[in-house]
Amino acid sequence: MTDSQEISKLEQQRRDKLRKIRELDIDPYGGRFDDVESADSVRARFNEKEPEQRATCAGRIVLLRDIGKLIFITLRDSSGTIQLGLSKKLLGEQWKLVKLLELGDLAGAQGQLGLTKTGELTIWVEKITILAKSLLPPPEKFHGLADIDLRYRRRYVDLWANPECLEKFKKRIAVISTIRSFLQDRGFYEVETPMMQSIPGGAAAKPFITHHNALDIDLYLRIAPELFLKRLLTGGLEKVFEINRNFRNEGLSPRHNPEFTMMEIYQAYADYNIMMELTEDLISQLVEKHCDGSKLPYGGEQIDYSRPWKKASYSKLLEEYAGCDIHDISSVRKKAKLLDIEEAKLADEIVINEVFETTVEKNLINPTFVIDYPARLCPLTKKSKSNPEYAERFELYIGAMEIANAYTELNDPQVQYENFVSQLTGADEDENTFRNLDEDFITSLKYGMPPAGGLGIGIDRLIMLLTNAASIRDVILFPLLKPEK
RNA sequence: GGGCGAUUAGCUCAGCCGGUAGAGCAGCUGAUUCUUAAUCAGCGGGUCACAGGUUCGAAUCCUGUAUCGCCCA
Repeated sequence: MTDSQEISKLEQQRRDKLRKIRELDIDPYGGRFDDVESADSVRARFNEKEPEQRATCAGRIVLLRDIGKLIFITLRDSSGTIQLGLSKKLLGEQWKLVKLLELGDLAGAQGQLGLTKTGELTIWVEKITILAKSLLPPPEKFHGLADIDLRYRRRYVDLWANPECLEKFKKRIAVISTIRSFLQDRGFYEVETPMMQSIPGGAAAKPFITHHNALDIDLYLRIAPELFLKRLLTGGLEKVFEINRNFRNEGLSPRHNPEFTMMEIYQAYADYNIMMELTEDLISQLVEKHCDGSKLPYGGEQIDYSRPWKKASYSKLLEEYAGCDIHDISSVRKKAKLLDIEEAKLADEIVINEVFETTVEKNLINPTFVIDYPARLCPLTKKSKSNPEYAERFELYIGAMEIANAYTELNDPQVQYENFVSQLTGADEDENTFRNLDEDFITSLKYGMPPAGGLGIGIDRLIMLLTNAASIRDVILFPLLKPEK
């Protein structure tokens, strides 16, 4: 027999059961099912000493133990699991349906709560309802779904077949919710800005292109919300943030998904130091609230989130890990060659940054604010007043990943215009990134944008750290995959 | 793009030096009213990713292709 015939055999057996359920005059796909309580809530309120406690639960049948005239079912919902005890004696006519239930089916049950001899909380079911017949066999009950590709492709199975998968996403949901209330408590407005932009700006990255038919124009999926959020500063919203998707037309890796969730924050009258404090406050609060202790495992490492976090200058780190002086461009280019970076066509500052990324980043395990960025790398950032070679910018690294990026925002339209133009005329054309001059943004600056601090945090990567996930695909519900043939 | 590894039953995996395919789970039949990955007895289920090659003989060795993963760029 071929695979497809084998599949249809198991499916056929399930279809036969579906038919038998219909023959009992029962709808195998259920309908409205009232008064459902989550498994964990039932567990939490159950009191051994109190008689006459009842519960109604619904979920997927993940385990089934048939002892003859008594069947135990483990039902899983998003909160956890609860055991159903189904006895022939109690269920009478419904026993025919019970015998047709199998792993993977969705069921609802109502009955008395009690403990078994072994102390397991159990709903002794008086009324059983099938809510959906499962026609496909579930994954192996102990190992779950192990095929990594299948887990991503069939997240709808992964989520209940591998409980740690659901745990990661529940944590993601909770963390993002904490971030929102943290910012709302500080008076930030949450806003939404365009995902489709005619000029993709605010970052150096290749965009996705799409087309608007009625206007007959190409549009770009945004690579960053930055330029629109700053327009809102000009518009008078002093504190804004957005948590939403960015799209970058780049390769996939354990740390890169073409669409990813970015949070950007802008605060008028602030600067990058205030953003640094805010970042440390926010992430510390997330660790405190959602994790166990301030030292968290990540991969083979242990990351220490104890405050205060380290601050290190860009050039000193370059010296320490690459062994070259940022002012001696020939030594940096020499190092680049050693690292197999094709530096010849790249502008100095790009080469410096490539060397930095390959040598320094992997060493930044504990939270580290990298400061004193070369100003030429930062076209949207104010220069340092004390040393104009530097920009008022930091990047936060944790677990060898870039987690946050923040500036004292440039609000001088003249300087901004010049920075844009000099970028357009070349620097990193060979990096093949898209550049275009957003004149309307310059116009907005001309009206007067308040001085401000701006901050971006890569939410997916932050969640990776907090959930000890090795791949960004483990924290994105439906990561981009090659289409199945 | 380069290197390494994987692909065997619906799922999770064994299969050594080449001798013609195995287990557990799930499925089917039967037993079983306190199980916890229930247990016990029996049964069915395979084009060993695909295409070539070597060989008397290939899941196993060789080449290529595809898909997936990991590392590097």
